Amino acid sequence: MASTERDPEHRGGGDATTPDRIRDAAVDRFGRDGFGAGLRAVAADAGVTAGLVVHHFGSKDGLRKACDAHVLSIVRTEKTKVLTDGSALTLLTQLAGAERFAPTVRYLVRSLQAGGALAAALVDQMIADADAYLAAGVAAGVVRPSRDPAARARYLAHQNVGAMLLWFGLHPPAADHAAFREQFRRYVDQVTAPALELFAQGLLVDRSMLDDYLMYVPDPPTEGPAAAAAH
Amino acid sequence: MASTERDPEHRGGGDATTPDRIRDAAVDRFGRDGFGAGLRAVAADAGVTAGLVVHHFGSKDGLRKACDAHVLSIVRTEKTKVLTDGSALTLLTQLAGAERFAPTVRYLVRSLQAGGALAAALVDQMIADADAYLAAGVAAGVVRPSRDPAARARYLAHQNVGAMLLWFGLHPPAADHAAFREQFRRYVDQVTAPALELFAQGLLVDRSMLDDYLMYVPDPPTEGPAAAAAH
DNA sequence: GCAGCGATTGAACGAGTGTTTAATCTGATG
DNA sequence: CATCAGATTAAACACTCGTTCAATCGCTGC
Repeated sequence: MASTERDPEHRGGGDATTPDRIRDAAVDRFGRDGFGAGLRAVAADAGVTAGLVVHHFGSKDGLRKACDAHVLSIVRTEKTKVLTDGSALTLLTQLAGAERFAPTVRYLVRSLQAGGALAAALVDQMIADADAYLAAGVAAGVVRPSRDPAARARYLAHQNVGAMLLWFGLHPPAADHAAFREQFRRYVDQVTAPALELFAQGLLVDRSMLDDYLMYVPDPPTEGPAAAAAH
Repeated sequence: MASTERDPEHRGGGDATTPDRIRDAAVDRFGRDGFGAGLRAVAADAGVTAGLVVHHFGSKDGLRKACDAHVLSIVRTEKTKVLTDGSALTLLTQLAGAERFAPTVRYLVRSLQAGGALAAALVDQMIADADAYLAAGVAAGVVRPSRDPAARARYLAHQNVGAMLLWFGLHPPAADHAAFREQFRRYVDQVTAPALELFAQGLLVDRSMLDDYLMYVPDPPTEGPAAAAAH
């Protein structure tokens, strides 16, 4: 109220429509305080009242679905723009580096933490991206082939995303975007070296543990070319 | 109310005192529904009223602290009893296999997901355990030495715990203990083979990526014997 | 100018929360 | 038996939540 944003035409960057302003405020607020944040807080951030929020979005759940759709479209759009390795996790890292995408990434982290449809969609996409990226690496001769490529892609995606969620749960950043971006960068810094070391040299000196386990659980994962329908 | 547990002396397994019964009910309810569960729900599970809960524990936060202390003492007690590799994560897997510890493990998962003091303590303990276990493996010649053993232990603990949290967020089990234990077992089954494969053979065919990164970030992690005070 | 219509507000509602309080029940102690 | 302390309950309180509703504001078309 005290800042210079009363005139909707002269705001710093936006003649955004009111529903868009509410949605952006909701992404920001939900990302910072979690989905337990109240409608009145979101409304206050957008400079409106709680009644107007449900007038435009029907209910709190409708607002959240609009947020989900919006951030998912951002992810999909930016993925085609930015050339990365195709991994959605790498994309997240890229996005978190850009100032204006900090609320989006924060909302994504919150959403992955809470579970739900958006989280499942994101994780599925990350798994598919990792699978394709690893397969390309195998074809190029830089990644070792796996006994079960799908399981490996799933494993790596779950580990990467999950560790990030745990990290943010243990070290919650302050409310401002800069603190979140710094925390994200700190996490990447801390994780990169051990991850690369593990990827480069493994952990065990021989395969005896793996072979013992594979003997104990002898099922091959149906890696034949025509047996992929067993699901 | 309708079951045969009115007489506090003839219950199946317990002349437990009333605060203990309330605490156990809280562990169960918080583990299943999260810490947003209401005091009245906990009280109903214990067969008492909400007022009595705050009479014994002061407040909801006091109740939660009592739950934290209780499950932490269980973890510490069982760790000395069960001989595992010392990893708290392995202990979790063992505990989740025992019927009567299912609520405890479920509460631990919830607590790790929510963050807070108990989560930090658990993760710190897991990191310390992993560090010791890996060091012993290195000394025994079965684990490859690391450029930064502390960072590797932290990395592995975060990845393991985080992936488990993400898994339970994406595939929430039903309310009963059996469903939770089955979900836990399913996760372990799915994760073991790819993890062992990665540990045994790594992911990359050569060390060029790692060496490139280490050249780009040339700081050695102060692995000298007397330079550990830089924190 | 004026009817109409969506945007917007402020107040209210009902259900939920954690907590407080007065009253009752229970059992041991004098 | 009388008394006292703790356990226990039911009701009330103050608060927040999402949602609803009637009223007002501001603009557009006739």
